[in-house]
Amino acid sequence: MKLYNTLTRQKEAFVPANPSEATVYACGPTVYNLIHIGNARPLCVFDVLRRYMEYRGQKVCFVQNFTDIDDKIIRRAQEENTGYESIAEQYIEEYWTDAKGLNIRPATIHPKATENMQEILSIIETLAKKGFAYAVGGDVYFRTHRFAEYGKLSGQPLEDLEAGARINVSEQKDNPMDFALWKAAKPGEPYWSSPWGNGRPGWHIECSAMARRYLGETIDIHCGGQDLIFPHHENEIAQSECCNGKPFARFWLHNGYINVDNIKMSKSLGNFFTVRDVAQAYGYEPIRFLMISAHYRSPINYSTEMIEQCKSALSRLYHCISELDDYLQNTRVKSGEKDADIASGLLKRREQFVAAMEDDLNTADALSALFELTRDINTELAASTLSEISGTAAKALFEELCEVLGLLYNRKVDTLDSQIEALIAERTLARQNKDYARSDAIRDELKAMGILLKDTPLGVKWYHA
RNA sequence: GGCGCCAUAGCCAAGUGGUAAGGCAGAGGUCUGCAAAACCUUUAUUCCCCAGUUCAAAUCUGGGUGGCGCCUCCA
Repeated sequence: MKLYNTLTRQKEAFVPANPSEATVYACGPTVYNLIHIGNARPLCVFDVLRRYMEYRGQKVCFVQNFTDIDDKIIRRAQEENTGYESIAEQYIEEYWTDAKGLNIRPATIHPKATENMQEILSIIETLAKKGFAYAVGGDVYFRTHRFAEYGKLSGQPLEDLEAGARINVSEQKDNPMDFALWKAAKPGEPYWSSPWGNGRPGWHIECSAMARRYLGETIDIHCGGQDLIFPHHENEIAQSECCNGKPFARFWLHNGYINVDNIKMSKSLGNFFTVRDVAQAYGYEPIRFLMISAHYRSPINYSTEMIEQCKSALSRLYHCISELDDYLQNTRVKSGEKDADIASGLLKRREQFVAAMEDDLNTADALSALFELTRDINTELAASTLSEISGTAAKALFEELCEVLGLLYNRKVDTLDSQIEALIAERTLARQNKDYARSDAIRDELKAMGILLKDTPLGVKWYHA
């Protein structure tokens, strides 16, 4: 499997350092607000990465943290006149709601920053001992100039970064590019005790600490959004490598942005859409579909039109599997002449899918394999050439590929409430009486309620919109 | 100022040297209630522009044009 490594700026064959288990660390959310569409992208694409690695037989230890102590959380808590814990707790709950809706599998471990203070402090202490960190007035900073390789991930030598630095030069720091490992608590702020006084960890150190504690000093893959390359990931590398004296992550994977009107979605610009809002209008699954419809590194321009297109595309997949299910329930033909042909056709689709995924997780191409499989199945269904054997094999492959992409997870076969059943019955009667005005009116009414109807020779069928 | 990305049909989007996948929308057909839904077929002589390399370029090279991102919290 080839993956594009931001560190080397090229695709490389990925093999875990320890083949018996790959270690993956994904930067998780800072829990101070509902997640937006931009946040959903890494969740979806790296969930697919993990699913695919496991699909090809690779055991994976997947760690995704919660940043549950941070300036933004504290500010939010102050605004709402509550403790940081309750803000964090609340938005972790909200996170689970959205993650579940998007069919994101829970990570192997979901550590929280506040549960890892010992590890954090231990790293800072080591850095201080080795001369990479210095304390000023209760803050502790990382001395970037001591790390010769600083800038290797972002491709920015320290001098160039300094030339363009827009940060307000901190009174306290020795150098503008130095960053905080530990921040002294101001009055009223939550704090943990440390050798430098009461305070809280800087953002970057949390990830270094949790990655080391749960995955070891060198991890296979570290992933996140492109906007984390600098400074977050650059700083993680500096801390971890100076502390441990070993490479931090072998592969760095970064997903592209979600844009609105071609401009990056961001809180500060106010051009963001929460996952919750979009899900309420269109459902969660079209969001996931959108994320995998393009290659994970290319930008996606979000719009309601795009989401609607995704929804339509999904319904094609749902319809196919639903028809196949019905067919298999009714067919009595065990095997058929075309079984061998169909089997080899299925094999081809799987190879097509796998080849796409092997090439730096090309989900767009993988998806096209799934759609071609859909067309194959539809064609066989129309010709009634599927036997129980070939139909079952087709269904198994279809579901297998959907599972890797994490799609089609809303195949509920629930029952209708009696009011809707009554309307459907009334419409059937109206149709028998050729009262098409009435039957069409009922059909529109049901559509508005989220129920789609389809008249077939065997009677009316219904689907969830 | 430094670093980097992108430009393919009405809308999305793969393809990175061998003659344009897939989805949405549109068109034709099948079925049907000259319906909806669904299915099948079909839709770019051409890949921002110019020059070059090559038997061969959307794909490589050089030069333009246009758009975006990072260098500050951000997925």
